Parts: sequence; structure tokens; C-alpha cells
Amino acid sequence: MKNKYQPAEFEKNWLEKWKKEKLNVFDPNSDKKKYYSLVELPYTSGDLHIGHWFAFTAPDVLSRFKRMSGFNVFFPMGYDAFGLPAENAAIKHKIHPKDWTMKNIETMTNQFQQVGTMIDWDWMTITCLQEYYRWNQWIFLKLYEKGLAYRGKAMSNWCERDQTVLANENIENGRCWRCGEVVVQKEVEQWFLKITEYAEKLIWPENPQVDWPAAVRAGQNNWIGKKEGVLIKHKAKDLNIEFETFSAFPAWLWADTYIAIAPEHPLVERLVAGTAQEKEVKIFVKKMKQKTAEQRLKEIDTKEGVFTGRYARDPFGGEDMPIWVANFALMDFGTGIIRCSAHDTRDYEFAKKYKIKLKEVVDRIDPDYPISAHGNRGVLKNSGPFAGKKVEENIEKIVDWIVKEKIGKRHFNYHIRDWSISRQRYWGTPVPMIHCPKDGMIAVPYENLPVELPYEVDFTPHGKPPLATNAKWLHVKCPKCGGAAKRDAETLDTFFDSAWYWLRYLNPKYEKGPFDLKRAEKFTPVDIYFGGAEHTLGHTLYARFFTKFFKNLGLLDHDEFALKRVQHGIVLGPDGNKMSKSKGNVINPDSAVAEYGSDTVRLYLCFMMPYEGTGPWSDQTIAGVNRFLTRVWNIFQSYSSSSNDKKLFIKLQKTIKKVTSDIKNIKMNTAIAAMMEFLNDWERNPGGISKDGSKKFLQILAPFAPFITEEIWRNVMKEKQSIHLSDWPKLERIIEEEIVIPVQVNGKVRNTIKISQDMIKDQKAVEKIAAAEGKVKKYLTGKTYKTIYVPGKILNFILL
RNA sequence: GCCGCGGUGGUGGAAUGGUAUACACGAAGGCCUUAAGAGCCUUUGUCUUCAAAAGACGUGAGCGUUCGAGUCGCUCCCGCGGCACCA
Repeated sequence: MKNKYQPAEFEKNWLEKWKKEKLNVFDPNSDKKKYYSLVELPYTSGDLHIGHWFAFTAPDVLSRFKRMSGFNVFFPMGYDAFGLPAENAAIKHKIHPKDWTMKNIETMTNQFQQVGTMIDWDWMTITCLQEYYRWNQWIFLKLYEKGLAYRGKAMSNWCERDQTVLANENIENGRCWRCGEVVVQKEVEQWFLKITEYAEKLIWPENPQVDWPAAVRAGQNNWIGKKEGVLIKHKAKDLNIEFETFSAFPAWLWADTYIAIAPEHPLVERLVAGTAQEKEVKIFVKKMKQKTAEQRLKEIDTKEGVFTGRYARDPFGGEDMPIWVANFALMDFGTGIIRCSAHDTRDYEFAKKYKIKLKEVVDRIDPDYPISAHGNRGVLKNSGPFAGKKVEENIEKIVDWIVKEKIGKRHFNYHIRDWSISRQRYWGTPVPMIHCPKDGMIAVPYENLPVELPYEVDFTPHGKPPLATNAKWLHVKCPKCGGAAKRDAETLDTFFDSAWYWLRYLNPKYEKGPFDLKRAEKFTPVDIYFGGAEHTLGHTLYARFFTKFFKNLGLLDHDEFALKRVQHGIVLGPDGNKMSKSKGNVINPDSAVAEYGSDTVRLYLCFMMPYEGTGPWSDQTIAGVNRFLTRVWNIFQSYSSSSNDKKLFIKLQKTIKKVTSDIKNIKMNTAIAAMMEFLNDWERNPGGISKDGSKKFLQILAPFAPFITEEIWRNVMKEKQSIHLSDWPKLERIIEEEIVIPVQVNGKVRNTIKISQDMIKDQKAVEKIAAAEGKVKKYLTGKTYKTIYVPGKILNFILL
């Protein structure tokens, strides 16, 4: 009677034993080649979701594989522990955010340790601890020193529910990324980071040195939104007012007949002062300013505007251009002022509505091609020195001419805005600045760091920062004059925390700086970075920004922090919907483990779909994966090595090869499929593989199913040392005596033939066998033909 | 509108330009069993056919390149994701 596969019995034992044996202890001083495997640090929401497991399992498989392949693998873990949900939960449950967060970390860590990851928890980094956030403050001061952190008053995205500003990257469809509240525009004074200064450096080249998905690179480039064009200098008629407009389509400049200016533009007031239209314009501007960003966007289909009563001179020699305040002109794009023409749909519609004069400067080649379409087709007319010339061939020349004539200059316009980092909330890193009535804004001296986040505050939102409610904390002496001053009561955006955490992982207790430079030199850049697609525009962009900033400071020697980026998909509920408590379709990892064991859950998460995929949890498929492990268990229970079957041996070698390359390419699903195939063959001939071979099979399964393989390795194979420290099987040279190749007639497969290895290169001999056999013979009889032969691959007869 | 990624059986999904549908799920039939479950075996793209043999068709549509296309090129259609009155 053989033993049944009952993982619950041994999985717990191995967790304890591994801990005792220090299996997963990372040695930073090892001489082996390093491999830094990183997964985005999770937020401390409280409960470990099956999505966390999905995100971590494939990386864990890769990390284990790398360890068995002789690397010194660093696979750390930490928590993104600051942020609003903690504060909101605290308000709701009347518990302090810190206590809530730390309790959650404990729960999550306990759950995580059950899965059997090779994470070494001694390197755990928690962003809400002083030992971490003090270095946020240090980095902030460096940014401030370099002029990259500045205080600005600006119209900002404001979330009324969370009582805080939001960066553009934190807005999803006009709503707050955390709470879903509609974002409004509000003038707020706050801290910004000048990420725009790094815009050019953050643009991905076409063929980057690092391996990041095209979608991420395109998305970030899009967001940075670099546009090449010209800035045109303008003078208002009868007024001492100058302004500039941006144009990305220089060929249309001769067609422009009017000017549109954004309602919020500071020049509007000066322009309309004293005109007959002044009152009307002011009413319009006021109306526009009252609307939320979302309303503005919704209404923008209807072009609206008011004539200012003013004109601008046209540097291209056209008639004077009427200046209109228009709702479609956006303050934060270009200069906020637009030259408008008939060649743009939007400008055209507006002009038609208000009966503004238009003109065309392009003879269209294709009469059906719309007048308004952007593009560089057609022949110019009434375009100064370029009349009669083709648009597409003259764009550069037009720009040169504009520069030469001093009408304007070359200019690059960027879509990306500076990163708003201050949050008017409690649970975050205090901004290390002091406001002195006499000396103004003063940086907290480095030696006075950290500025501790006080425990005692009133963090219920009432429009002013919670930190300001702790008077003892708030009032300090000015570091410069010693007089009474106040601390900055704002906290940093949590994306600040996660923009450099992988460096802190390397030595979380390090006290001489934000991170240990020697370790960073040895272990960074990160070799592979796993995470969610939702961080394309936020987190990973900020992390790249910080990396480049650190390089400028001389702290790092590389431009990109991760050599490879892999983005995971989402595990949906069994009903195909996103898991949510309200839909009742949440899969609890703990109960899945209780039913099948960790190995099965791990294997299933790898097998169910590609890592990048998104799809539903299936109780049936996980049962199938469990069957596979049971069969593995069973074949080793009755295992006895006898003969070494040549076919099985070759199959095993091919399986090892496939699994090795699939793991490297994070294609865990096909790696598992290959092992299933091998087992199918093996079961037909259980004695056909040597002991050595069966051990190799266990080894390649080990990264996926660490428990069952260890159990068999040590208790059936009687090995002394852990399978996870064994050397990954090397490929043996295999010689197949016979190979099968398909035979085609006119490109259609009609037969397969077996040929011996030594015949492969002998085309004549292969042809002879193929032509004489089976259906092929019938097709070829009485015909003349030629052949295409790819040695060892395929033979194709083409009838002439 | 722009950018990116996709479209393959009943389902999840495999296929360095070389036997399309691996592997798994589901389904059908069988063995075992008093029975259920589990397990094992067989079948499973569509059509012609009682069946077999054989053949035709077949990777969103249509062209093209090629001895050979799911894969490469062009023109579309559809889906997903991101950005967007972007001047």
C-alpha cells in the first residue's frame, strides 16, 4: 500500500525545517554572481489577496531557478505602508493609522510565509518606519538643494473627499485613484518636483539598452508627450503686450486668421481692460473658472468663446488677427494661446460658429481629403516664399526660414507636468521644511533629521493639514534666526516612498545615508522587475526619475534601475468579473491552500495563463493541476530504477531544455506543460528512467513545487542537502538515432517518414525514401517535380 | 482621433517562416465499484461518409511575398488598454 499525497502533512514541516537550516538566508558578501529579482512592494491593505500570490509566484519560480543555477539571488520584500487608506480605516474604526498598518503587516507576512517563497524576511523594508522615511526627507532636501523641489501656487487637482491634491498621474478618468471622487480644480499652494527638467532624459529611445515592454515605453513617451515645433512671437495691436504661440504644424502658419486664449490666462485681464467687451469677457472667464475639470471636458464639444475686442499683428503678413477667449484653449498646453486656422477641425468649427474669417493655404491633391486634417499632404499657396511648394518636402525649410526671419524659434513642447508631491494629510512623510516669518522658507538641516511624524494628531479631515493640529510638533525655532517658526505641515505623496525603495532593501538599517553605496554598486541595477500595468505612468516613471537624479548626485552609475520589466495580469473571480467583496467572487488563498496545499496553488497560478494574462480562477483547472502533482507523488512512491529507456531519456533532456528556457522567459505555463508531457510518457514506462534521470525531473519541478519535490528528494531519494540548493541539471548531448520529418507535396503534408540520423544530410537518400512511401508515391507517379529540403526539418515536393 | 497590445477548438491557451490546435479543462463512451466519488483507458476542429479509408475546409476579412504563412508586408474589421479639443 503506497502513501497518499497529503501535502498538509509535510508542507508545514518543511517551512520549519528550512527556517532552521537557513535555506533562504541571503548573503550579501557572497562571491557568486548576483541576481536581483524584484516585485513591486504591496500596499498594506490587510488581507493577502490571490492577486498578490499570482504576482509573486512566477518571480519566486525564477528566483529559485536562478539560485539553483549558481547565482546569489536577492529576492526581498517590503511594504508600501504610508497612505490614505490607513487614515480612512483609522477614522472608520477609531484605531490609529500606525497600529492599523502594523497589524496588517503582521497578518500579511504570516500569510505570505505559508506559500513557500524564497523571500528572506530579514531584509524587509517598511516605508512608514522612521528608519525609512527619514531618508525620504534626506532625498527631498537634496532635491530642494538642486532646485528640483519647489513650492508653487497652482491650479491643482483636488479631491474633496480625501481633502488633498493629486498628481496628474493619480487621476483615472477624471476621478481620484484612491477613492473615486470626481477631481476638481482648486488653487493650492504646494510642493512640486521638477520632473519636467528630466523629461528629455526620461524619453525612451527606439531601441533601449534595457528590456522593457513596448507598451510601457510607448505609454511613458506618450505621457511625456514631446512635440517638436516652433514658438511664434506676437504683438498685440495698440497695446504693449507680447506673447508667444506654439505650433507643431509650421506649414499651416500662413493660414492662421485668429487667436484663441485660455480663459485662465493671466494676459486676458490686461487685454480686455478698457474695451467694450470687457464686461462680457469677465463674465465668461468667471463662468469657466467655476466649472470642474470634468465639466469643462464634457462641455468642450460645444465650442464657446468671446471676442476680446483686441487684435494681434500677424508676423506672417496676414491681416490683423482677432483675439478670442475660448473654452478649447487649455492653460496647461503649449503657451495657453493658439494661432487658429481653417486647417484644424476644432479651430474651423469655432470660426464657423462665430463667423470669423478663414483662409486656406493648401491645394489639396485629393479633393476628398478633408481640409481640416493634420498631415503634410498637398501644395502650399499664399505662403510667402513657400507658395507653390509641396508641404511634406518643406517643413524643415519653413522652420529654418522662421528662425532666420526672427518670427519665432524652434521649440519642444512637453505634455508632462511637474509632479505634485505634497499631500494635506497625516499618514505620510513630513516635509522637512520650516516656515519662518522673518527668514521665509528654511530647510531643516540634515543633522536635525528625521522630522518625526508625531503620533498624536487629529487626523479627521477638516480642510487643514492634520499635522498642524499638534501644536507641540508644529512650533519650532527657526534654524537660521532662532525665532518662532512653524514646520511645514504637509506630507509627501506615497509615490515618493516607492521611487527608491529597492535601494533601501539592500541594507534597510543603514544609517549613513539613504542607501548603502557599496551594496548598490554590487547589486543594482535590478535584474528583473515584476509589477502591475497600472504603474506604467506613475510609479515606474517616478522610479526612473529618481534613478537619474541619483546618478546626477553621483550615488548611482546607471540610468535605468531595472534591466527588465515584466507586467503581470489579473486573476479574475470564477465568474469572470474582477474580484470584489460586494460581488462575492473573491478567492481566498488560505482556503485554496487548505484544500490542495501550497504547491498546487503555486503550480496552478503559473499554469492557468501566461503571467501577463488576465483571466478567471477555475476550480476545475486547479483540480487538474493537483492531479498532476498526485501522479508525480505516486510514480515516486512505486519508483524503482531499472533500465534506461532511450526514448524517455531523450524526452527528459528535451524537457529540461524547454523548462530552462521557459523559466528564463517567464513562460511558466508552457514549462509546466512540458513537465506534464514528460510525466505522461514516463507513466507508460515507469521503470524506463534511471534514478539520476528521475532526480533531474524533480529538480526542474522544484522551483514550481518546492514542498513536494523536497519531500521526495530527501525522504524517498534520501538526499542530505535541500533540493533547492542542488545544481540545476545540465543538458546532456543527445543523439537521436531516428528522426521523423514531414513530407509535403505542393506545400501540403501528405506523409511523415522516419530517417536515421546519418542520413539527414543526404538529400537524395531522403527523397528516395519519401517518394516511395505511402500517399506521396501516388501523388508523384508520372509527374515531374522539384524538391525543397530543409535537413532534418521538412521535405517538400513541388509538382511542375 | 493618436499610441500600444491582441483576434487560434466548447474553454484557458501552445506553436525560432516548416506536421496548427501542445498541455490542461470540459464533454462523450468504456473499465473498476453494490453505488457514488476517486482512479484508469479511449474519443474529442468543421464538413463529405453508416463507418473506415480518403479527401476538402480551417488561426477576424481580403490581397500580397514564399516551395511553404497563425507567424512577414499591405488594406480593412473587431476587441482590450492608455492618451486626447495636444495647438
